[in-house]
Amino acid sequence: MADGVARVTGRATLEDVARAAGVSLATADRVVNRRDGVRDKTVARVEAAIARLGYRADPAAARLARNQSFRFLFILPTGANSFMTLLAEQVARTAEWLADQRAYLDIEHVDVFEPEALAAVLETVPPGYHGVATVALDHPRVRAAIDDLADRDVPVVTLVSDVPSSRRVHYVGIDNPAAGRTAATLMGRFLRGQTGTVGVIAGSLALRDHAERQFGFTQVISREYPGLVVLPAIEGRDDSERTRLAVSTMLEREKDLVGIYNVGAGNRGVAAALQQAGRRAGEIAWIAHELTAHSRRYLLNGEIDALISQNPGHEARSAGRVLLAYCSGNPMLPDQERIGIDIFLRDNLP
Amino acid sequence: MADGVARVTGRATLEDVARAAGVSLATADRVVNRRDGVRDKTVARVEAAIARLGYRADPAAARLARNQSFRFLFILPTGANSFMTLLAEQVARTAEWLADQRAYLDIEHVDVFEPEALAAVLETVPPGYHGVATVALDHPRVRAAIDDLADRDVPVVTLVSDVPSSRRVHYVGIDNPAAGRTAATLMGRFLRGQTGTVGVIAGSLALRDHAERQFGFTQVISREYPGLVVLPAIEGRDDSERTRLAVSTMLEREKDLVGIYNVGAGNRGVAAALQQAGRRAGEIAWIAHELTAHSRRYLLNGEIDALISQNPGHEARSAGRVLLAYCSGNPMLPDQERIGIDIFLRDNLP
DNA sequence: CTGTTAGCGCGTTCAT
DNA sequence: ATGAACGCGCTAACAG
Repeated sequence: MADGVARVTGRATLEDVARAAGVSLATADRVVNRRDGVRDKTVARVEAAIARLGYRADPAAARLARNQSFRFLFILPTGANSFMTLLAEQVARTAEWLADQRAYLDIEHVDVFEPEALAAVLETVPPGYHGVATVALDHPRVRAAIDDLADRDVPVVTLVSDVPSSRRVHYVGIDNPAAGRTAATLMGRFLRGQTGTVGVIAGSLALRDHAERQFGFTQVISREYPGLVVLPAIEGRDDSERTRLAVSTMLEREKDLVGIYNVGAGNRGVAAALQQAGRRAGEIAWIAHELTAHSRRYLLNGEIDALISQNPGHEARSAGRVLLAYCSGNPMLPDQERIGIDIFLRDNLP
Repeated sequence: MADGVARVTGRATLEDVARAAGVSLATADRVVNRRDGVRDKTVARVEAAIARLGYRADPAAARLARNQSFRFLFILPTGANSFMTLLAEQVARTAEWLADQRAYLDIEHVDVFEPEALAAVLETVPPGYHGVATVALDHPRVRAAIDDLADRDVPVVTLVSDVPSSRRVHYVGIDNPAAGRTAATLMGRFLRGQTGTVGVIAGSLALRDHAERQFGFTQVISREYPGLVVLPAIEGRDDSERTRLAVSTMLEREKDLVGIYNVGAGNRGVAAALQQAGRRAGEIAWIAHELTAHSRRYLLNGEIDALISQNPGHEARSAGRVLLAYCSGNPMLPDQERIGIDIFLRDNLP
């Protein structure tokens, strides 16, 4: 009959504590919120009462009384690919639950491939914002802008793409070298017993996440799958048409191509090039990133063999939670905020 | 300059709405909460004001004023394996955040392999509980007990293991046939070009989730990988020693065993049997379920090739959120509550 | 049908 | 150093 292994009462109110300690509400409140101006002896008495009653402040009441609100700025890429569109959608949803916590967010779009543009936006974040979340770019001016915000006590979280050397408060995104290694292990095992070359396509190797994925991928393939040779990465600018051209060229040149790893977007281009070259689904192992409407289709019909992915919903919510926690002085739970590297086969699609 | 694509104001209070509509607070409140006893014309006026001001009720204030709290019962397996221990830990953590929402939970342990014991607990859930979450068992008496709770308006969510035919409000867990298919695809691809038999070990085929995984696995292997033959499942009761014995026997009998899929717990037994038989890591493809301290080690040293997993932290929180949403009359967000089938290789371990 | 009013638990003046 | 009292936004009695 519910032996209360983990019974959490939480019933006691601050008033109960005050009464139990023989002090007033205000005094009890002072010690709960670690404000000074209370004699040590009194502090001890109140703390004893708190412990005895198992008091926990009611966060709803606290927020209400504080009557405080926050304003965050989310900086996302313009136009962009399917994944970024999904991210934007999820950020918009996050806005609703944030609003329930009295935190309001605005969204600003900038071109990801333009470090100067991003830096300019970061440099001119209007006063009044209590926090910024941004899909970043590893560039000196961007880094400096982030550090300036940190100086102004505006916490910055990087989203999806990090600037590790900056003073951002937190990075919400996957471990990209690990993602590349994951892709490599899948590729290596899917190609068991085959020898040949493997092509890598990136949006741009100037993008830190793309470069890191390529690095992790190459590292594992060359170390563990001697029969496979990774070709130098080609750049598709995350654009389907450019990607199609690049892949077509590669297919012509490399007669023993057995696998393709697309680190960035533009999967429609890869599919088009393969079809154009008369390659049947499954003939060349193809691993790509991010679950979108397109990649899902390619996965289901067997063109894509596996997808490495990150969950935009988790990421948007995590960014919101982290900023909110930071601004309210609450600790974040690292466990809950860790973004996993998802692997999707056609069988475990959501 | 933050062009407010998704600006959510949320600023307006009920009082603002009342004033704008020319009614009292109480009336405004009545229409906000869809209570009747208000003239249609008035309703319309208030709703117009709500829309115009973009009013959203402050949930913190509402909960405070309602001064309502809930009590939930979580029923988890006794003793049990590593995964269930992790689940229990995560449920305990969830208790803290639930307490902040004025929802308190008790934990009760029962033996999973005893439907009668589980049913007995479900049948005697004391009054005063507003909801129940249980790692269930597909058994007629359990099903009946769940339906009785539903009759008493006590929502039940099944956790990890479902009873689909019951009137549970929601199932928090993975799609087990799909998990089995996922394992099969990995197995089939990892064994590319090989022929032989594949052993399947289950805790008990009377457990719905184990049976479903085995079903999905066998289905895909036999349909798509003609070179592989799935052996009839053997039962290890989720116990390392029994599992070791069963696997040892299998290794002796099946000289052309190329893969092992362990649907349940007891991975230490599998490892012991393999070592005992002198099988080097990697010689036999081994796919298992759930990320625990043990399975993580086997994955890292190459004994286990891939892990199919579910996130106990997500599951515990999801069960809490769903129960809370149900009791407070709020809708749940299916998207956020969907539990994914995680695939772990050594490269993407958290 | 509609309005008034007294809290919910906590933070925050302003007195003492 | 400590206490009294008001208000945050909303709900729920109770009046009218």
